[in-house]
Amino acid sequence: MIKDIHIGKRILLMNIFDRLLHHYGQQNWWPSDSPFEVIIGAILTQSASWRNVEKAIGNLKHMQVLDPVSLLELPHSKLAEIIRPSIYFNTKARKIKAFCAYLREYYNFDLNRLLEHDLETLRWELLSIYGIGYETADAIILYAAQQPIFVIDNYTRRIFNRLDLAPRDISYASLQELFTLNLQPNLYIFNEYHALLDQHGAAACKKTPICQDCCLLDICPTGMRYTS
DNA sequence: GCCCAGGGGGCTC
DNA sequence: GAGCCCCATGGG
Repeated sequence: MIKDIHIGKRILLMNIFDRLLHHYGQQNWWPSDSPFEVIIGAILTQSASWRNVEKAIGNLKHMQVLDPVSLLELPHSKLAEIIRPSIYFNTKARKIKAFCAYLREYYNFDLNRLLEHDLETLRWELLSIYGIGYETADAIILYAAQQPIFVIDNYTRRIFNRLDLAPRDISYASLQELFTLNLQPNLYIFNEYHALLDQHGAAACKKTPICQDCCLLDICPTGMRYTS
């Protein structure tokens, strides 16, 4: 269906968005109590299931250390133990400390001053911090700073490849351009679109253990037509 | 037992 | 800049 209609990419992208929204409903991301929690969650969720991240964040809250000052004061081994459920805990403990150290050095722990930067400056700064790559930086910009940037993840790449709208090995920047060149920057749309793609990717994956087969037409709950 | 989650760094070529 | 490997929990 999607592939047969010769319409503008903007309409195509909005068609996909509407189908996902209609099927899954509003996602209201990012689940958190504060922008700082969004950032810690964004680091912890790198290649980890959100269920496990929730446990790690729950541990941080229980220990009353979910703030940059406390996290910096914690010994590495202690922090790693607290976030253990989120996998790669030693690496992520180092990443969390790197972010908090950056906040202390350049902003005297004032997160708002960092997040208030214009989008390009903020992205450049975030990418300079150890442990923050394109996806994590963009998730922080969108969900913590509330600035409209489109977040790409592996689900997005996989779904748009199955829709025959992007090659399987498309770069982060190229796939991001598909959205940013064809959609007006809109906080609500960008927020929900990424969350819905994630929801769809996760839901599809639960239907079959083999992700390569998860988005075929006959099992796609949204009615989107896939090409392979 | 096997697969894979809301990735990124470091290294090699 | 592409292609690897490493990190290393827990649920289905």
